[in-house]
Amino acid sequence: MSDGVEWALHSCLNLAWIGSGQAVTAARLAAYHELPPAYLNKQLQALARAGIVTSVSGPKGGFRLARALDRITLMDVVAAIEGPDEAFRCTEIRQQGPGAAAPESYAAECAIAGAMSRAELAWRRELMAQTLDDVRARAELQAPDAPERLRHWLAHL
Amino acid sequence: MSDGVEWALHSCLNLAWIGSGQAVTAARLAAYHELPPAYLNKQLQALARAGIVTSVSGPKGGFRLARALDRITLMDVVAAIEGPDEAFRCTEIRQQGPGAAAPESYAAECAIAGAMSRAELAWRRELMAQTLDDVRARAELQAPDAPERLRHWLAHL
DNA sequence: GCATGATTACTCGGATACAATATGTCCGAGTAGTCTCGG
DNA sequence: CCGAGACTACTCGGACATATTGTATCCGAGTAATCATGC
Repeated sequence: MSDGVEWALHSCLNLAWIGSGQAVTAARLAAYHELPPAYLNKQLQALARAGIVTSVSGPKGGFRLARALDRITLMDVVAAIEGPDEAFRCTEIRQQGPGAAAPESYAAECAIAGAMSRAELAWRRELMAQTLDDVRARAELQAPDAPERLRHWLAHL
Repeated sequence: MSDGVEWALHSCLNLAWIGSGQAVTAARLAAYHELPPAYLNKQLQALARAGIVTSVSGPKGGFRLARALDRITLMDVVAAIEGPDEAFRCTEIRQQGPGAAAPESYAAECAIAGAMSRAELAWRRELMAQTLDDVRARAELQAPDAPERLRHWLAHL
């Protein structure tokens, strides 16, 4: 899985802690964790296309959350960065070569693809069950001063 | 996810249908589904390293299953091909740059990494719950003549 | 005829190229603030 | 002093390089069957 997923998740939490009052530039978000600014910008664009954040150009521009954290699931972010298609893709090799049978035999889904899909469904279900607000709550339990530190750094830049 | 996983799963089922009496070469297994022979060989090597199949060199050599299908889980095969490490890897960017706090603050696992691990655990649990024998049973329900076709092709090569 | 040893054909195994995707960078389009200038 | 218009600085957005990983191939090490040979 791409590193961009991790960056996007942290950035969403940071945007929430900063507050939706002001837009934050990709450069600021990147600097806070020493990430490549232009590349993080690219990932944020993907979040914008998915409707998770909104972007505004020009001075005082940047990104802000499009909706509250409890309305954003982990699945939303992963799908925005990684793309919508499943990790395991069945290429129907059972229909290739001497192993192939009559076409009407393949109406049912390949048993192997079905088994893999079942596992991937469990993964997606778990990702959908957790919102970014759940993650935020746990993060603030571990580091209660994280939001304040972020706002302080941003103000005294 | 690598295509090798699909190839390996199909090849394991094929090996079971052929029977463990004889070893089958990578070239035969590949030809049955029109796969690149040398590359499938590479994947089978990975299965051999993981102890899922055993390999024998020389004439009349090839691969055979190391144990019964009901003792091989989907997780075993996926781990053998894809490697043991998780898809989402936390690079601890929370500890980098101005966002970093005192090192003792990071005793607990990153909340984001924890959430992603929970989902991946659900995926792995589902993969471990399904054995290749379960998949074989479903496959034979769909195509009862698959084993016979395979053996026939192999005999009349 | 049978045992023995060299030969040979065949297979896995890993080292080696090639391609696709992920990672990282750069410059242009567009926008909001700012400055200048005239009334 | 105040308003309008041009200008400038700043940001996103996507097009363009680079690195890493997955894909595919090839040749050598090792092995078991085969065949020749001598007893």
